[in-house]
Amino acid sequence: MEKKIKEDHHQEQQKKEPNSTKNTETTTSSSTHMMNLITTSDHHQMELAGNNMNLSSIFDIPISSPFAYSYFEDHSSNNPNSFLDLLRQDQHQFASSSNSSSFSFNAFPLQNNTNHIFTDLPLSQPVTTKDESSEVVSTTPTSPNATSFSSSSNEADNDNINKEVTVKDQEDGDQHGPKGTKPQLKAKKKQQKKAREARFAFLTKSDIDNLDDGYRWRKYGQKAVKNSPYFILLCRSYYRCTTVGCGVKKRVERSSDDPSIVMTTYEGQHTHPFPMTPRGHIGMLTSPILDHGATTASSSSSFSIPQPRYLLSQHHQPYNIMYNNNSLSMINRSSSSDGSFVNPGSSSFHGFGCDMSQASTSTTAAIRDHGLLQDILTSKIRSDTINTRTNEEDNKCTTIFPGVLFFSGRDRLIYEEFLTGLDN
DNA sequence: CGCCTTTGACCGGCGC
DNA sequence: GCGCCGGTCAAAGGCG
Repeated sequence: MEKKIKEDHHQEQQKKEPNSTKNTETTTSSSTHMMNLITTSDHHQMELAGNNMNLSSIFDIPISSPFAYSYFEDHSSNNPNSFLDLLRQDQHQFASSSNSSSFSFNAFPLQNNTNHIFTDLPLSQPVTTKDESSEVVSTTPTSPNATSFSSSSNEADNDNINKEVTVKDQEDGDQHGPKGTKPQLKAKKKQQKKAREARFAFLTKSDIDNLDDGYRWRKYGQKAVKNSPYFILLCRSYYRCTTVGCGVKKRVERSSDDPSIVMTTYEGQHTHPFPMTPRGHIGMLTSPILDHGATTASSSSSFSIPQPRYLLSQHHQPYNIMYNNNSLSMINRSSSSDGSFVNPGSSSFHGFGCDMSQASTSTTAAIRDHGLLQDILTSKIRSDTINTRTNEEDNKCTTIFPGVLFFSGRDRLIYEEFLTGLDN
């Protein structure tokens, strides 16, 4: 079987040899153009954005750059103090919603196999692959003043779609009158297709394909992906959330250019709170938010990022990320003199494809999904990053944000090679 | 026994 | 119309 696939693959490659492979274009190359590269120093200096700092300055990248995949590089092998190591220490996670207009981080469980689990960075934007381009629901904000890092809601998106189709239907009706049933049918089908849930994807460097994001998934399919320029046979796995009535899907595949990179694509929004099942481990969560009295109140200007939650926090430090009209700010609540914390722009927290406010309100205090940066930043990072500026000369920037890549010097080279490979 | 993965078959969309 | 491909179905089997 495998042999046959390999043969097929080989034949396919021979067929397509003159041209660049199709699938590579649809997946990886798209990610190439959408990735943003941000370096993180080996010392994990995190640039702390001041209240008046805009996103461009925070990330040292043009915010207008579109990016679909986010990616956390592993440094565990030779960089014991890597950002992700620190993340693992605290076992923080972060997550977000796929179709809300808010951005959030959420705590969630980390797999036991910590040697190879790397943090995933949720996206602020759906993936734009060839067959999914129609599903992109928002444009990347060109400035922090733009629609923030959120993607448009599906509702809005669907509204637009519906309008579009309605207009089309009307046109068809004008042209064909009662005879225009076929085009209408087509339009209807197109509408159905377009109305698919927005997708969000991110990259993870891991040798584990199916990262445990706390939700329960059932694999319902697997396909061989024949898109590697190096004749590497890759498989794409399809998962569905096992919760009844929840139609969230997850697609996992490895990058054809760098098999160590896992591309995970989520589609849809969970219709249920974060699972309390053993797999979710959520009961282990502590509730610093409660302790500090911070809330998960909704806000008009918050981020929305879809996705998975990894890295469960065991001892949360109050730390928040906020997005105001003109600035992104990280606030260290613990630095507050009286320990209190005011979050003027606190976001509504949407867990990985699920409105976590449900979970946090409907469940006991023992379960608290903060949806905050604190959930993924360790105290070390936090302390390091407070009032720390990036050493631009060393090219060791240090920011954390959805859709952003983290690299230290060595890893950045690897990453750049990776991108070069994709471009070629 | 229930849940999960595996895997070949099937279907629909799309490009040629 | 045909073939390719992505996505899904569903039967079979494994595992705890």
